[in-house]
Amino acid sequence: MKRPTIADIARRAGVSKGAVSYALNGQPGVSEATRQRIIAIAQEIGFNPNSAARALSGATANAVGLALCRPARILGIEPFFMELISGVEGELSARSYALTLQVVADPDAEIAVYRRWWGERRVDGVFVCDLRVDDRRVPVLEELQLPAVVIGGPGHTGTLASVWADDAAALVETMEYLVALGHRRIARVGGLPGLLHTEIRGKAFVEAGERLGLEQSLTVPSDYTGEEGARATRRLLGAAGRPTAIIYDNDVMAIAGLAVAQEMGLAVPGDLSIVAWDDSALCQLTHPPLTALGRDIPAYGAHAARQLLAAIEGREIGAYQDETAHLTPRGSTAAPSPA
Amino acid sequence: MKRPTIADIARRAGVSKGAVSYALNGQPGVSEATRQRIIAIAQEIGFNPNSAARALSGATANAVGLALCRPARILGIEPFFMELISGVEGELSARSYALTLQVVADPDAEIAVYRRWWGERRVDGVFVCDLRVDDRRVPVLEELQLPAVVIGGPGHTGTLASVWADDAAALVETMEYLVALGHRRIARVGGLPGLLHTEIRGKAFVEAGERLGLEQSLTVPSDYTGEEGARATRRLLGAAGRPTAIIYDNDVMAIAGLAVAQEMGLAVPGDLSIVAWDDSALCQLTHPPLTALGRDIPAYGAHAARQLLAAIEGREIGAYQDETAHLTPRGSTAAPSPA
DNA sequence: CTGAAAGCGCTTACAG
DNA sequence: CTGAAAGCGCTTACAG
Repeated sequence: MKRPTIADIARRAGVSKGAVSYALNGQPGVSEATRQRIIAIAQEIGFNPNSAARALSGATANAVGLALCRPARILGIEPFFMELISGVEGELSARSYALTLQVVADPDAEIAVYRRWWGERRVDGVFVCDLRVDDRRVPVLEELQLPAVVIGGPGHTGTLASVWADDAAALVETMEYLVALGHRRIARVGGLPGLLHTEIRGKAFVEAGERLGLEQSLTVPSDYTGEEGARATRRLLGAAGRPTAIIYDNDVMAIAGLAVAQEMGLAVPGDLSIVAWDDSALCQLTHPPLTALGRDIPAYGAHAARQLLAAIEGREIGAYQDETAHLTPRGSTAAPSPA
Repeated sequence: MKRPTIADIARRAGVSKGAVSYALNGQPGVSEATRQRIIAIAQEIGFNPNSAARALSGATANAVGLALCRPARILGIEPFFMELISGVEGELSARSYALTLQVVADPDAEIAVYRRWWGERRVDGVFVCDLRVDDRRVPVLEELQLPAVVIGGPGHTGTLASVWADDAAALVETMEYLVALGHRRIARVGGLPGLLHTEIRGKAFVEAGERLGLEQSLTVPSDYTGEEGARATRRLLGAAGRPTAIIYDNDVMAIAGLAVAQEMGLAVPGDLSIVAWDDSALCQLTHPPLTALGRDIPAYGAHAARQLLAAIEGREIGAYQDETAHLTPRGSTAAPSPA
């Protein structure tokens, strides 16, 4: 099957190729009557502009990139990324932008991908996930002048645009809730050290612990996997003066922690309260269902996409603060049973 | 920052642009010495070929497409797709192929995306997921002559290439295992009706049930979500002569079923054995951990990618049978307790 | 083995 | 308001 081109349309309409281009792109330079005639012909023959030709002349690829630096196992089990992608997609496809996805092995590979995409002119901009403190990707993207939106913050984003949420506030709200229930020994199973939001949450946890006068407020670092979440939980529950509540940095670790508690014969929430960060559907599948800190991740992705499209158009943009995660109490939290 | 082009390399090497192209693409037409000199210069100045220019002349986009027709919530919670994508990516990035992802609302939108991608020449080929009986996408892709690999089967793929696994055999193995444990009333919570693999599993379930002389072998249709999985489980467990074992068409529904059983005061595996299809890490996070039918999904994706690249190169390909899922017994299955 | 040139399908100044 | 033409950065026959 031969693909129709603007030359075909021009021939049938009896105009020049330039006129077809103007008509189809809503540019001035053709009469309204001609425009309508051309649009009708384009529709009739099922014309779609060749994206390569368009990119080559217009200098815009009509595609944006997302490089994910997580192993397959973690990517699969983390609902976050797919939900983010869904939200991103909604905005992009409304503007006929394509999303180019690449899974990379490490930060160096990710930077290499950005350089290649830039060199190939394959994408007009990129999303940057898993922001780190002093992230090496930021200066590279600034140097390349490749439009980018950092998903994370606040701060550490250089001159790049960003979307972020106030994790510190969400964590403090959660701790106050647990304290109000009567908890005095609260632990936290943290995400990957080095990620900015892990550091922000860790700092907020320590500060709020002091302010609230907790007897204990210990963080055990982890890596978002169920195995590590289970291991961290065993370590916390095996020690003397074990916590009566644990806050997990994602839902997968919280679910693993719940299984460990049940395995050890501890009642949830009687002996141990559990709070999950990221309130995916998983949290409602357990028994008891998990109290969780959630927010609308597809909407977060949609905001990120809007920021990126604005950046590509050269509009001045900065940091967009998304909604703060809110706590949904479910069956996994309650007052601690008297010791 | 100005992107280097082959013209820059040609100037510095003192050769024509054509020679640079030949040298970089491993084509004959330049001496080995010249080739090495050109490659060295390209490396030095960080050259990457403009993908649009390449696509426009070479007629290959160096990208393949994947359209996903599932709502955000299900996409997020289903580890299958991200694992598949990870595997696909491994093959693609080794060949410098990009993956273009699009989330679509329904089959019509998906078909429209294929037509648009084809017209735009944006992708060289596509993956087709969630194959249906008499799938309308198949004839469209055949008509467009857009290289495609169907992920699913066997059969119903027209002249398109495919990768598939023998779900019927896996299901029969599972039923024989449950029967050997002493189960005589086995139920199944199925996936979306209309999907080919749902139909294949349903048919195998009925046939094996008869052959094994089960007292009961009932399938309740569902939609892969936890909510529906829970509802189906309640329905099955609330009826007289309730099953002693349930096989779920995915792990999310199995986890929801486990919670329902616990909620109803049934012991798992004492009162009810549970088997999950899709052995993601989720299955090991529950208490008890779930017996599951698993296979290497990233490898499945890698095979699909190899098939698609072969199809794009015009090589004759057919249906590739991947490994059959194998059963991993865990704590959720045992002999039924005497009634 | 090498160079000059046409062409892929668009967009966009530039003349009329 | 419209047409003819250059140009984006490659690839690939076609001459030498």
